[in-house]
Amino acid sequence: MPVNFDLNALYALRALAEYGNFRIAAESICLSQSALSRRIEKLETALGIKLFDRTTRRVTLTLYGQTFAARSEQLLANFEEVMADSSKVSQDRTGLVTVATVPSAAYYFMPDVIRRFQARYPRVRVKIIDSSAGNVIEAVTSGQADFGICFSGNPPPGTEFLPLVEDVYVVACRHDHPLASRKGLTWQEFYQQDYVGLDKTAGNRNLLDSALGHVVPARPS
DNA sequence: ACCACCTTGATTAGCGCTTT
DNA sequence: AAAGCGCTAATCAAGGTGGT
Repeated sequence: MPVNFDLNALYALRALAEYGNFRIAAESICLSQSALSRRIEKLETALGIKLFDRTTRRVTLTLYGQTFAARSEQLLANFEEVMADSSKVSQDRTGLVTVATVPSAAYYFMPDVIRRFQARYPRVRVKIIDSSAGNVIEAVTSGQADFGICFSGNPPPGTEFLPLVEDVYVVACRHDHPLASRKGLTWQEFYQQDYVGLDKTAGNRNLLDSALGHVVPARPS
């Protein structure tokens, strides 16, 4: 059976029953006296019963009003208990966060990130999936991971890339190598050298091929 | 007569829904 | 997205009633 009143009406009822005076009761729930009068009137109309006997001197609960006030008091108490529990749950977050990440990020960034996260949310567990860039994206799209950390690239449909950090590439060589004394290097110069690359499934390899693709054809695997 | 209190009419503001 | 519309609830101001 639908009822055309809300919790505000019950709070109004509670206040008026407690104070027995429209002006004081209205003040206690931050309403004008006339607004409270209308609110009580609306509640009585919705219920189809008279809750209060009014004179210009006194406001008292009717017999029906006493019964209804007692029941609505139970309802409000239950509601307030539920709200208090909800508030407690929201402050006491628990659960599991799964992060798929490439090995370099897992090694360099994640330990500190996890340490700070655990300090803030001690009841939340963090699961790390340490894998190649391709597998990171696969873990995210399949729902295995909540989010992933990998190299930027062409995001597959249904995923979104947000930049976290910018990193630089460096060339690692022996002291006696001709490039050892150089401060910088172009992709063209780099391509003239023999170098050890990574497997094709590695995200770094894709980035490298993409960069070199702008100056020269990609090397065969 | 005066005061305190509740009710009522007029007006305004906020919100949600529908239409353009 | 913006405009129009209806509903709801608020305030203000005035009126009615009863006690002192």
